[in-house]
Parts: sequence; structure tokens; C-alpha cells
Amino acid sequence: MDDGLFEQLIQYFNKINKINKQEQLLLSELCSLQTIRKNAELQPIGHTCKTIYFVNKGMLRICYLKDGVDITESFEPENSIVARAESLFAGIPSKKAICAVEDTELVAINAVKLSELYNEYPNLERLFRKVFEQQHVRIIHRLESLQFNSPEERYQHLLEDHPNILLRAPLKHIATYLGITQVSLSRIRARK
Amino acid sequence: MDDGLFEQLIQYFNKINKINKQEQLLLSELCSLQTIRKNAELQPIGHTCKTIYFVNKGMLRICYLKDGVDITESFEPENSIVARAESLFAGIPSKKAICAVEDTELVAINAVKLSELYNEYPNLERLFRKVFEQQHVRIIHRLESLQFNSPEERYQHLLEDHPNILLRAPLKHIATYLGITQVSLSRIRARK
DNA sequence: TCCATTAATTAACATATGTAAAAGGATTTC
DNA sequence: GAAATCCTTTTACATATGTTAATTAATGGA
Repeated sequence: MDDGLFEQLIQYFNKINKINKQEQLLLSELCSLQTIRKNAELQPIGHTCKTIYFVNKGMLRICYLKDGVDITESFEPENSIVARAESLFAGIPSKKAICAVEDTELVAINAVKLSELYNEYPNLERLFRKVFEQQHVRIIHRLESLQFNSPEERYQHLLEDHPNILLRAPLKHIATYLGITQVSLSRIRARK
Repeated sequence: MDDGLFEQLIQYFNKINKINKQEQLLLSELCSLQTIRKNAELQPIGHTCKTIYFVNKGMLRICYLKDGVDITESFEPENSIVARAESLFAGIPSKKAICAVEDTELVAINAVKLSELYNEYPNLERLFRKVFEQQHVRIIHRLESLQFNSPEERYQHLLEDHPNILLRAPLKHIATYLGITQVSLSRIRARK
């Protein structure tokens, strides 16, 4: 696969847990490059997650249908690892889809073949353990935000911490991400 | 340490990832038995998490102070693994405490010594990877509940899925766990 | 460029939740 | 066993959000 784009992933990994040249090579053999157009669906609802994605460029979102309404669980801009962990770890179908917010370039890592390397290359197992520990921490922070903060506080935090997401994603998706309706988000924005 | 109580932990682990006698022995050397009385604090706010707990009997909760109000993030009854992952994984102080809801018996696992075993015993690293993957999945489900469901739906789900927690924990803690006030919970309960 | 479609805002109303305070119950402690 | 404390419910009021619908703005396709 394209070396430049894979290099971006290796840099991301090396900040978490260094892997040697052989491990890099083995890993690269499990990877493929994909592009996906804005609003297209990368993974449908009901699919059992067997791929770990890395966003090189663009933005994805993980989304959900509740009573026919499209609800966004997370936004995943460049340099994000994207997987539906509740499906990948448990081996059961996910209730969530992965969609593109923008035209997006990504690396797809075959998670099944990856796990087959773990016995022989425990350092790869360690790498992905740490990668998912980071995801785990991220979700805990998001949980705290949803449980402890008001919708308005959540909007303010998003504005401070991830202004780029606010600029790049449609407000209807940002509203459901914040756990509120689009109308409510409009009102919160109008207050300031 | 007490073999019977450790045995309960080993049974829990063996359902996730079997470990052999030697690994069990090494692990047991990192474990100690603790008891804690109702309402006592096992870990204070501001402490960096270096211990993984397993609840043999009783119930803990992870809690938080928001504007001086004690808010419960999770309830941890018997056969739960308890750690503040956002602190353990990142090595930074936690904003949360661990408190006892009831008189509780637990196994404390030294997480620092545990990680020192990982190089030589990758099967132990794998075990705890999978243990925390389960925690990860659990938190994703909780996130979904907070983002997608109304307070009333969350109460109904708690009633259906964990009636024992409702019976064992004070309502004021259940209210903050559901992300609402005590008054609101009383109203929801009165509706039915 | 224009038309059709989608997105975002605003308005009006109903409702659920938050806040503060009070009252009743239940528990604990001495 | 009585007093004190803590827990839970209830009341009253203010407010934020949800819902529905209408209007305006922006986008995309032919």
C-alpha cells in the first residue's frame, strides 16, 4: 500500500508503542487503503466489526438509528482510530454504522488477521491493547460529559476542545452527538 | 491470601482467558484481601489508580464531586472488576473516588507489579487486555444509554436489568447515576 | 442559472426536569 | 428507647428542552 499514508499510521502507533521494522511490515500486509465519498456508508448497521480503521484525511462518524432518527455517537477526524469496539470485542453485530462526514482517506486494518499475529508478536498485541486503552479513556471522558454536564456545557466544551468538528460537521449531527435536538442546539447557539 | 476468595476471582478470569497454575500463583502474589465498611472510602479523589479491585461480596460505587454534589458514575456489585481506567491507563490522578455501598470484601491486585509480569507472561497481559475490553464494552453500553435514552427510559432499564442495584443502593445515588436529581427520580417512580 | 432539496432557524405550545423548601419516614447512635 | 440524623417524597415555581410547524438559508443537480 501507499507508503506515505501508511507512514502516518506508523507515526501514530509509534507515539503509543514502538514497533520494529518486521512488525511494521507484517502489519502493512494486513492494511489496505480506502477512500470514501462524503455521506457514503463505510460500514452498515448490523455488520459485525472486523476491521479497524485509521483516518488519514477527512472525517467519519459512528451513527445509530433511534426511532428512525439518525443519531451520531462520535466524530472521527484525521488521525483517529475507528472501530465499533462493542462489536469487535464481543463478536456480535453492531447496531451502529460508520459514515463519512467528508470525502475521507483511510487505512483499513484486518482485525481478524491481526489477532492471529498476537501469539507470535506480543508487541503487536501490546500496541493494540494500548491503542484501545486510549479509546477506552476517550469514552470515559465522553461518558462523564454526558452524565455530569448540561447540554449547554457540552456544547461549550465541544466549542473549546474541538472547534474544527463544529466547523466541518452539519449541526443536525452535532445536535444528536450532544444528546439534544437540532432545535435545542439552535437555541443554545442563539443565546450567546 | 484466602484461597476460597481468590478462587472466585480465578473462576471469573477463566471465563475470559484461561491461565495456568503458575500464572495463577504469580498473580496470587500480587493480590491481597481487603474488607471495607459501608460508606467508607476505598480510594480518595485525586489518587492515581494503581490497583485493580475485584468485588467478592458487597458493592462499591465510583463517584465524583460536581459543584459539591456527590455523583455516582457506576455501581460495582459482586463479581465486578473495579478500576478507574482513565487514571490507570493514563497514569494521571483520578477525579473520582471509590466508595462502599455495603460492607464489602474485595481482592486488590497490584497493577504496577502486574504490568511487570507482562513481558514474561504474555498470557497474563492478554487476560487483562480482555478483562478491560469487557469494561470497555460495558462503558459503551452505558454511553448509549445516556445519549439515546430519556431519564425515564434509563430508570426502566435499570429496573429490568439490575433490580438488585435498585434494592441495595440509596435512591439519591441511583438518581445521580441516572443523570438526574433525586426529586426527579421520585417523580418518575411515582408515575407508575 | 434555476429549481429542488436539504439544512438551519424561529415561533408557539406542552411537558419534563431543576431548584428550593418543607414534611414525613427510616436509621443510626448513644 | 429517645434524639438526632439521614433518606425520601411532595409541593410550588422557574426554566430548559421536546415537538410540531412554518420560514429562511444554503446546497446540489440538471
